[in-house]
Amino acid sequence: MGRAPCCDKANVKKGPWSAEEDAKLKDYIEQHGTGGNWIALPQKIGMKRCGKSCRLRWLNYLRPNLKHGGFSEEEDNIICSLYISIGSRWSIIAAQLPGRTDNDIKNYWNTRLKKKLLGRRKQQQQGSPATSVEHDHQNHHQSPSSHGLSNSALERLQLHMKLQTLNQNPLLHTMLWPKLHPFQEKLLLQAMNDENNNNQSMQLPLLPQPEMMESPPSNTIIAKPTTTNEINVDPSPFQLGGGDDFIMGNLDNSGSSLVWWSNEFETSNGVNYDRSGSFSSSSNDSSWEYCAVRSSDGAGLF
DNA sequence: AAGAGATGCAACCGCGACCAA
DNA sequence: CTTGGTCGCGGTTGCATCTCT
Repeated sequence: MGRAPCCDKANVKKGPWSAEEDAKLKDYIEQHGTGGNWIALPQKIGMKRCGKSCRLRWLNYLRPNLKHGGFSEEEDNIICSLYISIGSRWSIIAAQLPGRTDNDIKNYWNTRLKKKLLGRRKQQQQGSPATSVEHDHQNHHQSPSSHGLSNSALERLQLHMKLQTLNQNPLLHTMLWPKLHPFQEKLLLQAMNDENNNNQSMQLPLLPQPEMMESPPSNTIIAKPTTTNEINVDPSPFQLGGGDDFIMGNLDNSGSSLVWWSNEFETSNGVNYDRSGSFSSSSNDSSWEYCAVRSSDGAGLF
């Protein structure tokens, strides 16, 4: 079974776009817009392309004011911070970087930025199976981590630890890197230890028990998710559970940054419990605060 | 110089969300 | 409420180019 294809695959051209196709699509959209229907668009202009392919080409390449390559350090910082906090929500990360596309950022992260920030441990890992961060880009093909933490979660935790140690690094000094929750730190150390211990399966708690988590301090900020990219700090308590996404963070002593709360677990039955947190960042020319929410089904943000 | 492996990036695929009928 | 069509996203793949031996 499965869903009906969005187009007649047999009569649709695939692969790289020619200059003629680019010009045709660009001209049409600039003159008429997309018409609100990408699927019908290629037929209107007589192109043998799938509507989705047209949309992708327009969004990632032909759209005006797009930047390609040449990511600045500030952009690196933003990408890294957002990735740590919300994971691979590339469209949201892209929304913070004018002129950048989600695809561009995703590629940049996977191919360069991750390595730049984490470095590589190729030599150290010779002879033992690699996990998570280093592994999945030494090959193109990814495999699930052997222990309970998903690659994404472990990667983000590793980044956290790494970046905290880099706080004095001039390259990164403009960022206020969020702090790890003690529970996260414990998990990460366990995971890393596990990695060193010849990849034995790590036993993680099935669920974060309430007593394992420190109670949120009185200065906890709870924000309700609103629409995408909209930040709304709501002073009233937010219902936890009931399927709603939630967010928690608390100001540090100086009040200049938010302590990041994030717990992502994968239980033995494969259910993910993921709570990403919030942080703030300030740099010379901008100051912004950011809150993120993530639920096990990946729904809902900000 | 040449072959193999690594890398970077554009594009594709499939799925869930959303919305109108 | 259900159904069907489209959109948008994130993961993955294919291939050209680069780097290493």
